[in-house]
This record gives sequence, structure tokens and C-alpha cells, in this order.
Amino acid sequence: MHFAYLLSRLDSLRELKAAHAAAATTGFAFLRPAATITSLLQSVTLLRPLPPKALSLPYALSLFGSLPHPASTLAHNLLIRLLLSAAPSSPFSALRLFSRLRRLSLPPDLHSFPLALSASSRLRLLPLGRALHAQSLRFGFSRSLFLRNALISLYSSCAALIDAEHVFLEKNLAIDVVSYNTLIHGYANAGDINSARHLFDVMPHRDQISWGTVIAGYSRSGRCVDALRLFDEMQAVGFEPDNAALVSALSCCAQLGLLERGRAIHDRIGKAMNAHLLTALVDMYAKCGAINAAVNLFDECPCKNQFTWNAVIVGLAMHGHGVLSLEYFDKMQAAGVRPDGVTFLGVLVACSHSGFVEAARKFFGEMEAVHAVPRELKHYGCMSDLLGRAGFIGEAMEMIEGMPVKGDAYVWGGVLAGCRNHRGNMDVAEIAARHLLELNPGDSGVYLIVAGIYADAGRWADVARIRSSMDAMKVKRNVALSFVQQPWVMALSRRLLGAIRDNIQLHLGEKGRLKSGLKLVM
DNA sequence: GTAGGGTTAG
Repeated sequence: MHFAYLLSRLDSLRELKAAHAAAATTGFAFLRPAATITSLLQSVTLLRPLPPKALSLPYALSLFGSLPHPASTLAHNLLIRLLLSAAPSSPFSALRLFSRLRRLSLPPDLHSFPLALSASSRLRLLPLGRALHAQSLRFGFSRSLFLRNALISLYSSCAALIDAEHVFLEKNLAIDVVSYNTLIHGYANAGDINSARHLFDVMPHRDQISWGTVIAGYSRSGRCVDALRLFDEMQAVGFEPDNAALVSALSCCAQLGLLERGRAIHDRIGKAMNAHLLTALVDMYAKCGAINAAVNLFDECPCKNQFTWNAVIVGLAMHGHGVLSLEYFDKMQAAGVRPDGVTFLGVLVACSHSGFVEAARKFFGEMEAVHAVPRELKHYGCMSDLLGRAGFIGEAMEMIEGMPVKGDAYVWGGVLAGCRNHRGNMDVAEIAARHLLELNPGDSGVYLIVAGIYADAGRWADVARIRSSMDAMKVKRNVALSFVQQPWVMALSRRLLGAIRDNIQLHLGEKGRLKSGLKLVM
């Protein structure tokens, strides 16, 4: 008991190991070896801040391994908890350890099931989660609030809202603020932001996490104005926004192009940076047109991870800085950070915007073969766009024929745009148009491009035919626009809106550069 | 022991 107390006062792995050595040399550890080792294991899991997995896990595993076989339920729980909480988290290993516990017929306790459910929840393993649910009932834990919240979390993460509600509402059983927050997240996660907001409105006590959960829900469903309104409201009622709320608010600034608002949030973050915040800031600056601010901030902050690298690579790519984007891709690998599907999307966009066809073919070939990153539809779409732009229509069609899945609007849009810009084969253009209209029947853009291709070929009868079929089908022209908030743009907006009505395509840029200006495309 | 956050083409 006293040894455990001593350990609880230590706050680093080094001190724990020193205490371990002292206990061993004084012979204390030989008196009650299992208890001593378990205390040490517990202390590792309680360290704050928790050391990274690479440091804490080997020591924890050696402690676990030195326990008399088959160790205890408590020791299993502690190691599972460490596997789930140390970065990066290892939910698979956690589940393996839980199954070892069961295999060795050690009795799972009130802590074991919430841990195993948390692992299943992170891995979205709904069937396994259901099996654990059933087992936990057989062990008589149905009234445990922790267990029930873990179940709500499982079902919420897996978008099994009926089950989540069922656990939440069950006969006379207690729920708390965690139950509410978890179900709010479940609704938002399933895209039902209105139910999330309703539950938030009716819950008896809200905490910081309740606010952050709804704000994130709004942000992720594109309701950024509502998100920022709630962000202000949370502060008005006395809650300081924590990192999660700040990240969501920044994401909304990025989506809305609110550069000044984003800057103000950056100011209040100051030096308290972490990878989540840095990613959101880099993305916000990039999306608001301030790519230099994005890159400078990225360069000067050390706390980057895969997400942050992706944000800067994609940001540079979208701004047309293909060469620089690819340089950052090299730097990412040199820094030992693994690229993923988003990285390769950025890389392919960089190639596409800079016309690097050969490089794109190389990256597209290597992403699976060398980097073990699976090709997804979005990568094919990007390749189609790139090949179409460069006039390699036949190659794009071959790629599409070899795809394991059906093409989407990006894939066929790339082909059609390629045909338009390179006087492509009319049959191919018609095939692409047919696929596009199948995907989106009222798409006026498709009709207009096809009409344009016919016009280029002088086939005026076909142009007229398409125009009249558009009229017959009442196809409306759709207007797309993107904007960046800048004072001089605000002054111009009335004129620009007039321009939209006049069907004029505008590309305005500050000092002639499109990237930091405003673009309206019909 | 249970709860919320970041990057994805135009």
C-alpha cells in the first residue's frame, strides 16, 4: 500500500523505473512480487502526460510478462487501458488482450467490458461490440453506468442509433452528462444534426464537451454559421472553448473563408499549439487564400503529424504551387511520416495543376506498390482530370475500364472536360456525358459542354437538339461560386452579383493572382 | 472504466 502511494507521487517513466530498481535491490519486491509489479503497471497508466507508446509500452509489457501466470484481471485491464490511451492507440492489441483474459478464464470485471467496448467502438466493429454487449449482460453488469455509456458510444460510433437510443432510454436506469454527450455525437455522426441539437437543448446539464460536440457536428455537416453562433454562445454563458471547440471553429472559418475570424482564433491560441490546432490553422490560412501564412506557420511549428503534412501539401496543391507541394511531400517522407490516401490526393492535384503528367503516372503507380496506400475513387478521379487536361483521353478511358469500381462524376467529368478542351473523339464525349447524366440527371453543365463540343465540330443541328432537350427537361443552369472574405471584395460584391446574372465568367485576383483573390465560375 | 476536435479534387 505504501509502495503504491510512493509510486503515485512519481511523474515520469524514469522515476518509476528507478523506484522499481530500488524495490528490487532492497528485496521489497520479493515479498509481494505480483502486488509490486501491478502497482508499477498502474503507475505507468496514471502518468500525466502519458509517455508515447514507444516509451511506455515496452516497460509495461515487461512488467506484465514478469507477473506470475496467468496474471490478473486487474493487470489485463491496466495494460488494455494503456494500449488504448498511449499514442498511437492500439485497439486491436487491446482486443487481443481482452480475448486472452477470457481464454484464460479470468473473470472480466466492471472495468474490462467498457475497455473492450471502447476498442470495438474505435475499430467500428459492430458485430463484436454486440457480442460483448451480450456477454456483459450475462455477467450481470447491465446496471453499470460506465458500461452503458460505453455501449452508447459503440452504437453511436457505428451509426446504430436505434441501439444507442435503446441503451440510453432503458426503464429507470441512470444516465449522466456523458450519456447525453455520447448520444449527441451519435446523432451528429449519423448526419442527423437536428436531433443532436435537440438533445443538446433539452439536456439538464451541459459541459464543455457538450458544446464542443454540437459545434463539431454543425461544422462537419457544413452548418458553419450555426457552429460559429454556438461557439460565441458558449463563451457568452461562461464556457471557455477548449481545443476541440477551437479546432471546429477554425474549420468553419476555413469553409466560409473567414480569414479575420480565423486570425483572431489563432491569436488566442498563441503558443498553446498541438497537431490538431496546427492542422486546422494551416488549412484555414490555405483555404482563406493566405497560403504564405499557412506555410510559414507550418514551417515554424514542430508539432506536426500526418494530418498537418496533408493540410500543407493539399493547400499548396490547390493554390497551384505544384513544385512546392511535391517538395513538401519529399520532406514529409524524409521526416518519417507515412503518406496516406489524402496525401496522394494532394500530390496528384499538385501534378494536375502543374501539368506533371509523367510524375503523376509515377505517383499513381507507386502509391499502392511502394507505399501500400490503396487507390480510391478520388485518386482515379484526379488522374482522369489530369489525363483529360493533358489530352490523354484514350489513356483515361483505359484506366476507367480497369477500375475495380464504377466511375463517379469526377472520373467522367475529367474525360468530358478533356474532350471539350482537346477536340476529343465525339463517341467518348457521349459516353462520358451519358455516365454523368446517369449520375446527376439535371446537370446543366454536362449539356452545355456537350453542346460546346458539337459547336466546335460545326454540328449545329446537334447543338440545337441539346438546347431543346434542355428546355423540354427544364434543365436549369446551376451557378457555383466560391469566395474569400477580403475587404476589397466586399466592396465589389454588388458588381459581381450583377455579373453572375449576366452570365459572365469572372476570374479576379489580387495583383493579378487568382490564388489570393476571388473566383466566380458559372 | 465511459464522451467531443483536424487534412480529401472543381
